[in-house]
Amino acid sequence: MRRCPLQERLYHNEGGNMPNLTRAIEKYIHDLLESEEAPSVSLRRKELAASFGCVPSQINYVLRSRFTPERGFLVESQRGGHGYIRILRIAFEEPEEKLNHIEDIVGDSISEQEAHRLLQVLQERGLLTARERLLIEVALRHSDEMGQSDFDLSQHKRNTIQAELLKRMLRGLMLA
Amino acid sequence: MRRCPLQERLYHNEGGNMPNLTRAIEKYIHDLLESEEAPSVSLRRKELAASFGCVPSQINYVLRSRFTPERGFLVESQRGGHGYIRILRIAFEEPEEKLNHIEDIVGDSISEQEAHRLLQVLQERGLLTARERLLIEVALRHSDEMGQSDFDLSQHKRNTIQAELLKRMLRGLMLA
DNA sequence: TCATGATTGATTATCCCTGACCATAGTTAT
DNA sequence: ATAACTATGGTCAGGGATAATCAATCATGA
Repeated sequence: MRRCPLQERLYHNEGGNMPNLTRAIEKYIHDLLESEEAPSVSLRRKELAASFGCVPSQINYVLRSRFTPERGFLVESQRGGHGYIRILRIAFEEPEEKLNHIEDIVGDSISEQEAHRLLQVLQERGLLTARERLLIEVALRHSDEMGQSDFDLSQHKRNTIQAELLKRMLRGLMLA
Repeated sequence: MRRCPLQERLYHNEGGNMPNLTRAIEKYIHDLLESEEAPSVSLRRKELAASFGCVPSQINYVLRSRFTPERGFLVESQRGGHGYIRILRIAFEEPEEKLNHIEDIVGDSISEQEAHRLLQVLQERGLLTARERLLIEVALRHSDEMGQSDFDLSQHKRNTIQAELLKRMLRGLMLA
C-alpha cells in the first residue's frame, strides 16, 4: 500500500487525472523532453524519486517499462558521485533508419500481444493513424485465424507468418 | 443458470427489453461511446462486471465478440494495479447501403485484378487514403503468396480467402 | 433437436511499487 | 599510490492488484 501522498506528489499531479505513479513520472519526463529543444534530458534519480515521494528504484521501473528502444528512447547513466541518468529520444534522419529499427523490433516472430503493443506505440508516435492501425489488426487477426482454424499451424509458425505480414505492411507505410 | 439478477443488473436493464446480458453490456458501452465526445472510453473490468452482477471474464467475452476491429473498434488494456480497459471507436456510422454494396461487389471470391480495381475506385471516391489502400494491397498479396507457396492452394481457394480478408478490412473501415 | 452463443470460475499472466542488497565513480586520508 | 569513505545508480524478488485465458456447462434459437 502506498504510504504517503506527499506534497511533492500532489505537485506533480496537479490538475491531472493521474491515478498512477508510473504514468505521472512518465509524463513528467516526457514533458521535460518536449520543453527542451535538445533531444535529451539529464536527471538525478534520487531527486526525482524524492520529488514524487517514492523509492528511487521506482524510477528504474519507469525507465525500463516506458523509455525503451521500441518506444524510441535510449537511456544512459552513471553511478557514483556526480551520477546521472540521461534519456535520449532516438532521431531518424532517413526513413530507412526508422524502417530498420522497426524491422529489428518485429523480428522473425511476434505474438499478437507484442504486435498489439507495437501498433499502439506507433500510433501514439504519430507514425500510424487509427484507421491504419485498425487495418493492420484486422489483417493480423485474419492471418492468425486462418493459420489456426484452416491450417492447424503451431503458435510459433503463426507468429512467424504474422511477423512477416506486419513487417511488409509497416515497410509499405514507412516508405510511402 | 444465471444466479442473481441483482439490483445493479436491473438498473442497467431499466425500461429495456434486454433478455441478454451480453447485449446489455454491449449497449451500455455503446451508449458510453455515444455520450462522450471523445471517441474512446475507459473502464475498470471488475467494476463494470460488478455493476452488471456478473463475472469479470464476461466483459472479455463481450469485447471479443462485439468490439472487434472488423466492427470498427480497437481495445487496449492493462493488467495489474491501476489496470484498465479502453475501447476506441475508429469508424463511424455509415449508410448501410454503401457497405452492402461493397460486400456484394467483393462477393465470395475475388481476383487480384478485381480487388485492385475496386480499391482504386474507393480511393478515387475518397473512402480510402493512398496509405490505407497500400496496406490492403500488401495484406492481400501476402495472403495470396502464402496460399500459393506455402500451402499450394488452388487459385479459387486463394481468391475466396482473399475476398474474406478484403471484406473484413473494408468492413472495419466503413462500418461502426 | 442441435448447433451456436452465453456464462461461469479456476488458473495464469502482467503490472505496479517497495525495500534490501549490490555495483561503481569520485574523494580523501595515509 | 592505494585504501577507505561517500555518494550515487542498478538489480532482484516479493506482495498486492488487476486483467486474460480456457475449459466446462448452460441457454437459446433456427
